[in-house]
Amino acid sequence: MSAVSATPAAGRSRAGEGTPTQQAIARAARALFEEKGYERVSIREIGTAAGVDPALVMRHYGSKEELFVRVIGFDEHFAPRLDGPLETIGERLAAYLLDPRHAQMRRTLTALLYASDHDVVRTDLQGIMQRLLVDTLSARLEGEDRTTRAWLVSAQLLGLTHSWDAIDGGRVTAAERTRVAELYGAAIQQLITPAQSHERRRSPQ
Amino acid sequence: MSAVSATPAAGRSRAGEGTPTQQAIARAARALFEEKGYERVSIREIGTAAGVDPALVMRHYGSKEELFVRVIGFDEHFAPRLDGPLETIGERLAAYLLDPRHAQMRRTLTALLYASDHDVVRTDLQGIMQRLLVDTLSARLEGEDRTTRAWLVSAQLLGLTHSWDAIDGGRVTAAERTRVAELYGAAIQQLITPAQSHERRRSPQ
DNA sequence: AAGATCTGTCAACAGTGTTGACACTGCAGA
DNA sequence: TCTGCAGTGTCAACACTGTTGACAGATCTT
Repeated sequence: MSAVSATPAAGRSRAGEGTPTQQAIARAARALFEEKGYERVSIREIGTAAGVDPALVMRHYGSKEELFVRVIGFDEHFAPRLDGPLETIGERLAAYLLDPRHAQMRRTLTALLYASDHDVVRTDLQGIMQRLLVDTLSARLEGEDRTTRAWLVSAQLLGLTHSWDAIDGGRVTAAERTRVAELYGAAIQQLITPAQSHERRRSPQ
Repeated sequence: MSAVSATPAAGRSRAGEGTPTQQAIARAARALFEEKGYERVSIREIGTAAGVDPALVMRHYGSKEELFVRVIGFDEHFAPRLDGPLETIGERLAAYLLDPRHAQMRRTLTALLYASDHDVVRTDLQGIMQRLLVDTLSARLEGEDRTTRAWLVSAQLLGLTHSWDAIDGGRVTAAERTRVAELYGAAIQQLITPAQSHERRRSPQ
C-alpha cells in the first residue's frame, strides 16, 4: 500500500499528527494555501518551505488536491455562533462573515471556493459546510424543509464571501459593512424564520 | 503596439468579429471553456481545435486569461427577465437559474466563478453581474440602498449556482427544484421588497 | 519600389504535477 | 545474527503547461 493510507483513515489532519516531516509539510502547505490559494502554490514551493524534497510531499499525500483538503483545516477558523436568539441569527451570521477580524477565515473560504473546480475540493467544501453549519443550524429550525433551508443559508454565505472578496471588502467603511450585514442578514433570516411576506401561498400538502 | 489592441477597444468579442482565424480561435476557445471550465483547457488544445498554431492564440489574445474573458460571452446566455411584477422577481430569478434548460448558462457561470482566482476574471465576473443584473434591477427598486441590495442579489445567485453545482442539481426532482426556487426566491425577495419582518429597527440617521 | 505592419510558424524557455528507480533506515521473523 | 521488508528520503526524469523570441511571408501604405 502506498504511504498515503499510512495516515489513519481519511481524516482531516490534526496538529501534531504524523512524523515531524509530515507535520512540517502540513504546516508549510497550510500556511501557503491560506495565504495564496490553491493554484498559486506549487508542490516544489511547499517542499522548499518545509525544508524537504518536493517529491516527498507527493510520497506522503498522493496528490496536490489531497494535500490541500487534508491540510486546509477550516474548522478552527469557521466556528459561527449558531446559538443565541433564532430571530437574529441571520444578521449575526452575515456580520461574522464580514468581520475584518475574520479575514483569515474568509481567505480560506475563498481558496476552497475557487478551487472547487476540482471535484475533491468541491466535495470537501460541501462537507465542511454540512458539518459546520447545516447540521447544527437545521437542528434549530422549525417548520418544513429544515435541511434544505439550512443548506441554502450556506449557499448564501458562500455567495457573499465571493462578492465581498471581489469588491475588496477590506476597503469599505465600518458603517457600510454593518449595513450590508443588516440587509443580507435579513435575507438569510428569511430562510431561518420565514416571514409570511406578501402573498405566500402554501398549499398544505 | 502588440496585436492584442488590434481588436477595437477592450470590448467583448462579438460573433463575426476579426479575421477568420480569430473567429475560429474564439469559437473553439469558447466551446472548450464552456464545456470544461478554465483550468482544464490548454492553449494548445484550443489551437488544435481551431486548426491553428497554438502560439498564434497568444499572438492574438496576449494571455490565456484575456482570451477567456474576451470569449466567454456570457451575456447572450444569462438574460434574466427583470420585468414583470416586482413582488415575484425573487422566485422567478431563482427558478430561472435552476431551470434544467439553462444548464449551459450555469456551466458558464461556474466556470467564471471558479476562475475568479485570477484577478482579471474576478473583475470581469463582477462587471458582468453589474451590467446584466445590478444596473437593471436597482433601477426598479424602491427605498434605500438600491444598488447595494441589487448587488447582494447577485451575490445570492452566485452562491446558489455554486451550491447547485456542488450537489449536482441535475439529479434532483422537479418538485424539489421548484421548492428550492420558492425558498431561495423568498430570500432574494427580502432584498427586493423588504418585508418589515420581526423587529427591524432603523434609526433615521 | 521601399518600408512597415500584420499573420503565421517553429523551437525553446521556465515552470507545473507526477512517477520511477534507487539508497538508506529500522524493525519484524527465521 | 542474518534475512527480508516496509517506510523514509533522494534524484532525475516524464509529459505537460503558459509564454516568448527569432524568423518567414503576406499585405498595405507611402
